[in-house]
Amino acid sequence: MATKLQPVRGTHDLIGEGFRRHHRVIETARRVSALWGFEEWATPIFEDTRVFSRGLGETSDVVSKEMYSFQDRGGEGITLRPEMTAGICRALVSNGLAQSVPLKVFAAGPVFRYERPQAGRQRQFHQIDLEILGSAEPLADAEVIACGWHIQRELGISEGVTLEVNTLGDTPSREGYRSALIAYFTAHRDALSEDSQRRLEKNPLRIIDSKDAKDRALVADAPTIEAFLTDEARAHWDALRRHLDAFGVPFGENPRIVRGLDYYSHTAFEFVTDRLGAQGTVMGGGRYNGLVEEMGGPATPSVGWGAGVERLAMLLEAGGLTPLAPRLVHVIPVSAAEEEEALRVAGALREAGIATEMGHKGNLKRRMERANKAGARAAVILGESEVARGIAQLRDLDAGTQEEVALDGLAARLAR
RNA sequence: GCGGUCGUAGCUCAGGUGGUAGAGCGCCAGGUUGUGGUCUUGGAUGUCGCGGGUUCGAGUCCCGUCGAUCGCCCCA
Repeated sequence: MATKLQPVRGTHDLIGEGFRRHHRVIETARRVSALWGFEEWATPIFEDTRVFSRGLGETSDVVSKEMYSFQDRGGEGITLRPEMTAGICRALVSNGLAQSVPLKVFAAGPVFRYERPQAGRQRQFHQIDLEILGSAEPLADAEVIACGWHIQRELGISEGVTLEVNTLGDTPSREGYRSALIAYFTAHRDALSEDSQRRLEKNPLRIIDSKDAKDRALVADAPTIEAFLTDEARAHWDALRRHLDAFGVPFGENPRIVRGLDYYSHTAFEFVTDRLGAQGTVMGGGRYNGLVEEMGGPATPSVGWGAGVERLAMLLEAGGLTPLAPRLVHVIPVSAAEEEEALRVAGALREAGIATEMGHKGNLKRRMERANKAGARAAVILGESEVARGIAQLRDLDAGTQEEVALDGLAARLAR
């Protein structure tokens, strides 16, 4: 035997219960988002590298050190998508849809980041994603958040999850705030953690979000964005909170939410939980008003979120909400002589919409064992005398009871 | 990219101070000639993650490596 090949670091197979949880998350999101008028798109899982380098910001961690980038055989610079939003904006422009806005888009699929794996963090993982493209109204922000909240409710996991919202302001607000933060932290540079001294150069906003105890003491007295908001930014922020109330979505304000991707402005939010270890964000996003322009389209103010399917699935598991496997009916010929008739019976049941299995070999005992192990709900047993009389033994595998049923009445009997 | 812990049958795990591997579950076969789940009898299974080193001898000690896991960073 050849040596066993291992799965690539940070990748996982989805099988059995794991697949069912994963599928439940995506199906629920698909159904609820459709209810809210979102239309599903599927864009490529790899794009021209520039889609992400331009879109997410060259200095962001995702772009600078986490992308799976390579040259294809034609020499093109290609990147496996590390998130969904940039590709969706590119698709909007490529398909000439920028003039058909607003558009409400749902998407789901794999994304890739070269990171150190950890609980709730993989190199290939899956996201569900919701975007409203081409609406500057705070109502759009609230709608996207509210729909996300309803997806979580529908999944049954909203108990342990809380919504935190913040405003990053518009560009003038943020510029002013940024300068004030740099001034403040530079004055206390030596008291900052090593990480935060580095952040001071790269992304001072992130210091606000530091977990370091020393940093937090400083952050407590740091300026807040409140004082730097323009009238417009303040109006957006006020309206968002009013609309969330109107949608009936509970939320808290958290000025420490800054988000890692450069394209956000105004609204930033996260649904967080303490049930997943260090990776507490289960759904996160915000408003991005410049991204479509980066893709070569017209100014298209937009808002959206991405959510980790694996993380949501972990919450399903923790909540004992793993979907049950479907229970089939097993058709069992007693001997080879009844095999063809059994095949016909199985076919008729499937035709009637009843999930049916029929094994490829084995005697009655063996097939009964198989049916039991597979969690079948019933066994339809066909022997010589049954076939001769046009009936089957229908055995209820839970109750252990057995009755004779005419073959032409089987489907109706099993449907109820 | 940094630090901690871990890696033995399909699964969960046991294997004092080094002497070439065990349990439970599962799997296979029988007790039942046309009936599963309970019971019972018997059976198979491992390059002890991988590579190297120390040793007469390593699952057990040392080094490296791969992977998992927890935290940092970052994020979904």
